[in-house]
Amino acid sequence: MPASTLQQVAALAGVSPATASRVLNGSSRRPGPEVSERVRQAALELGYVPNAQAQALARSSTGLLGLVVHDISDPYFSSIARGVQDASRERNKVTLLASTGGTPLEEQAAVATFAARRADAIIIAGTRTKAPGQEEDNRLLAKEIERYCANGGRVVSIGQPVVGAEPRKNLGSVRVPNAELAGLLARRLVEAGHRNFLVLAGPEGLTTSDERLAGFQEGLAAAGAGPAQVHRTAFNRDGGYAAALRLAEAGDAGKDGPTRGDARPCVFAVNDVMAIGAIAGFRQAGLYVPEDLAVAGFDDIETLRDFLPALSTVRLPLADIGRRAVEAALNGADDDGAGPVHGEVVLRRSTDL
Amino acid sequence: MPASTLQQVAALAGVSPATASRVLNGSSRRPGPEVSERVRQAALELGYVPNAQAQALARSSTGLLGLVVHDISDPYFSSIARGVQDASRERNKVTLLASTGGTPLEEQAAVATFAARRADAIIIAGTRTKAPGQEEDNRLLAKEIERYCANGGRVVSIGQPVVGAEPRKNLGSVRVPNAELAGLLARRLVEAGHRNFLVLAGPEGLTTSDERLAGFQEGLAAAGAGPAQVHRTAFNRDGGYAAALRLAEAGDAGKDGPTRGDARPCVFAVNDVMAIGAIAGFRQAGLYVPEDLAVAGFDDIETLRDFLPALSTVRLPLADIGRRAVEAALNGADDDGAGPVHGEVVLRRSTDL
DNA sequence: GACGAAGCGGAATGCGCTTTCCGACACTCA
DNA sequence: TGAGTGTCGGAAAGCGCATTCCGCTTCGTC
Repeated sequence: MPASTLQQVAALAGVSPATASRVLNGSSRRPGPEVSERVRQAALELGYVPNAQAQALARSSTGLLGLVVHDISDPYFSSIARGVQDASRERNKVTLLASTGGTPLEEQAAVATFAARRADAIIIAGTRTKAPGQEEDNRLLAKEIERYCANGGRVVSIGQPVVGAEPRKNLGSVRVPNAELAGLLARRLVEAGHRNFLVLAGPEGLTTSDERLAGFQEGLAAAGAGPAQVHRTAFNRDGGYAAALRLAEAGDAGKDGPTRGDARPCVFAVNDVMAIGAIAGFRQAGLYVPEDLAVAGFDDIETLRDFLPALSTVRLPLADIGRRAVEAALNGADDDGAGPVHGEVVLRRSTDL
Repeated sequence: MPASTLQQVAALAGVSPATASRVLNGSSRRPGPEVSERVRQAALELGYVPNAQAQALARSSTGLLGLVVHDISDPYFSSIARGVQDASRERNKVTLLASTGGTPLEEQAAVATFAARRADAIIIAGTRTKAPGQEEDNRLLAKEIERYCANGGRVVSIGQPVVGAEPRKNLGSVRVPNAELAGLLARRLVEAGHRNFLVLAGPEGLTTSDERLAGFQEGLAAAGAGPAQVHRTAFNRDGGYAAALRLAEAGDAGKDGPTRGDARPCVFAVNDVMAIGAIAGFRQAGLYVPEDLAVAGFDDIETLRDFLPALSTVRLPLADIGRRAVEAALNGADDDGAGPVHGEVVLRRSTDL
């Protein structure tokens, strides 16, 4: 038993499909009250559900909103997704989800899929990457996005602009002031008395990581502190954990490490899950936070709120960022009108001296 | 510049649309190599992207898979979503996401939306509810689902079957053995020496909570322990936190509480985030885990892996559950073939005596 | 060498809906 | 009373594609 069609409803109501369409699916013309009632009655009786596919085809607007993230199970992305989903539901859009894994190639595939689906807009979250060897993939992604935009689609990226894409009116981004906020964090840590810094960064080329790292270093310099040592590792919890183990083993961190003066090391992990992993790693190695060393993160992941020691971090309004991306996408414009994303340094116990 | 169409490609290649369709979009008939090449060339030149909407209309199969969850930012759901997304991508399906808030009415709306989109299947995750006053809403949800199924859609619910829906061949569920696992947890806790139990449950009527509670009580009985006191609270982190504060204040938990014998209380929170909230609440009240009382959860949320004290819980293969739901949905059948979901009790430090 | 089978490309139909465009009709105003 | 102005329902033309049916050519076979 296939779903009933508008034709059937019209037939049952004794009107033409055109009229049925007008009364059932918001048209500018509203048929007479008596006719309308009959159509509505018929639709109810048949359990009519409009075929959105057909509508989309006829209207050439699908009401679809694509969201591509690196990993939906990562709390960073799921928080953004929450905001995106809420906002798009309010606007009567349906969210298409793609959890890619994070490589430009996979993202390109996701964009292509959404483009085939004729999504009205695409939101692409997650750090851009500029690692050597990925230029080609980035170019492919940029090309896919440009093609989509050329066909009238809107694209909003969260965090940084898409690398290599020509600026154009329906390609925007919700900028996250990673560098500024990391700089602020550095300053606040210095003010709190920290002197000996270490950064756990992601692989070189991950824009988010790079921005936070650079901003942090600048902040240190501005606050009159020496530059931090940089350790590269994976941009996730396991990366933080592994790096911590390596550091502890090498004696680069902790009480016996080659500290500058006698300052207790302060580790800045460029995101919260790395920070948590690092704390776990240090603990595994017998080093405790904040007694032996301080650790700070970035993002202020909600699920980690009750973590001990409470994590110093930079709060990002993730759900809000998602909402803003939707607004920007649907306004076909950039996010500029809304002002910069408001982050906030939150010092907690993990960086107590 | 609208996207180019199959017609245009065909024209450029000098063939009929039928032929172009056959070479570009997997048909059973493969045109000759020379013609194929010409068509492919033309498609490339024009940057042709097939219109999935139109394809769906013509084929009457959309390749869409709807996922409805209570809250995508909740790690429980985002883990499931991860599995769903991965599996559906492998199967060349696109995921539609709806994060509802959890009421049957919102779920009904989500199902209706997906039905309108003619999704090939819908996966509905999150506890069912039987609270008084919601019968009507449940009925509406069941009706929506039945209508969708009657039209050929497949529905798979995760956790428990949809309440009130007639059993039918294309309505299945991935059952999570909540009761059995909670019972097992109870037994293991008794074996570990616990005697004085307390359950932090969700509001009455939340099936998942009810099942875990009942199973836990049964497990206690089977292990020869007395029944646990039950405290109702919200089914989330804040619920756990608030309940812990209330309990601590009332002296119902902790060293000064009216313990049975002198046994240290063991609190079973029916999910991990509640457990974490409870631990935080107890801590706030000056009670420490596991020194003053034990706490166990359920789900084994990945993000909480590094939490201290390490949380005793029941591991659920959430991503896998999501995958299974997809398989079941796409096989049009139930999940029965795959055997029961495999959970596992994991005792960690939070319940050490 | 004739005949059937098999393979090929094309014309045409329809998926379910929206949206012009039209004609019919009732009004209003001069 | 006639022309002008709205209003309202219906017919029809697509939206972009898959697919069925057709007629043609080409082989293989006896």
